[in-house]
Amino acid sequence: MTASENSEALSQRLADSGLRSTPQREVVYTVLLKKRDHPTADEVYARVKSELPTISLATVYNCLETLVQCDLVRAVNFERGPTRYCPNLRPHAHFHDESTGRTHDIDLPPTVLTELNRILPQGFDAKSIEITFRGQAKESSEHRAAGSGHS
Amino acid sequence: MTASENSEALSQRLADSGLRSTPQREVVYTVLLKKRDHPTADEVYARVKSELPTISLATVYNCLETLVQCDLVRAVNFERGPTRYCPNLRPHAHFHDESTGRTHDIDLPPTVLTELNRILPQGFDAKSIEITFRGQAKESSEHRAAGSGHS
DNA sequence: GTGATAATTGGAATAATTCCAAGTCGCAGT
DNA sequence: ACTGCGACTTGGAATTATTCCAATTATCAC
Ligand SMILES: [Mn+2]
Ligand SMILES: [Mn+2]
Ligand SMILES: [Zn+2]
Ligand SMILES: [Zn+2]
Repeated sequence: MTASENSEALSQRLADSGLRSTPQREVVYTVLLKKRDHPTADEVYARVKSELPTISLATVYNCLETLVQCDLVRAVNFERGPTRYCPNLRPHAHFHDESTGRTHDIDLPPTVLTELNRILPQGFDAKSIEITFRGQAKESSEHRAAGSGHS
Repeated sequence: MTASENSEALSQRLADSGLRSTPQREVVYTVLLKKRDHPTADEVYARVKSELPTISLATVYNCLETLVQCDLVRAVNFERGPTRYCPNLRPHAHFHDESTGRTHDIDLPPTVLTELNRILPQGFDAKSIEITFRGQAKESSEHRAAGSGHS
């Protein structure tokens, strides 16, 4: 998927929600797509500034919030750490590597999701399920994680 | 399990970690056991004050942290909301009811945990798994959740 | 172009938690 | 019982991530 195709998809999603496409929103989204390492708002801010030196942190927060509302990006939280942002739209869990601090995407087979819904007692209706692993990942796993796949 | 048995268990765990049993720690733990509704630190503070009017919020935070370290209590986070505390030691997921704001414990069958570990690629070693459902629960489910069971 | 509306901006405010330095308590050894 | 020492508690200051706000600036429809 080319850059202009992503840009197109963004404009479309924004328009669908009655929102405008702006340079700030474009660049924030582009930055998330370029390096999918679950950056924090601060990290996004730093990356975006090299392209839009006058953008404010408040705007980065606004843009990220907008992208989450449009379902183009997921907000991810570990404990009380700063919120991280993930443009991977496939159903996936997160593996938080305690030694490196890195976050890896773990694809979720549909069977797992249906099995999880089965453990809910009568009357519980889940709209979303979030799964977080915490532990260590071997070096070699750098390239084995599902993270960089393009849906 | 009687109150004094819980108190005994607490002293034991604390001693195991080279820590002392104090009135503050006792009452914080008792409060968590008495009403298992996943209270925040502030809520614990309010409940403890009726018994120990001079306790400080800092001490409540300290005690909660200690109980978590001793594995008598789990810290639970939803998004960026305040940390909640749960004395249920069985393996369980959390169901966050968006309309009531209430949190329900959902028992996790061991089979689900082993299946979840199976989806991890080579080289990923998970020390813990956290599962959070978000949605709505029917009134009737008030009494069907696993929450009040005693292990 | 002009006006209405949406978006951005810098800085102040907020909320939860942690930090810190001072006081207090509990206990081991005398 | 007394003393000393480390553990614990306390109030308030500091921290951190995020949100709020009021003022500007940009965008779109007409
Ligand atoms: Mn992290
Ligand atoms: Mn909640
Ligand atoms: Zn992700
Ligand atoms: Zn629980």
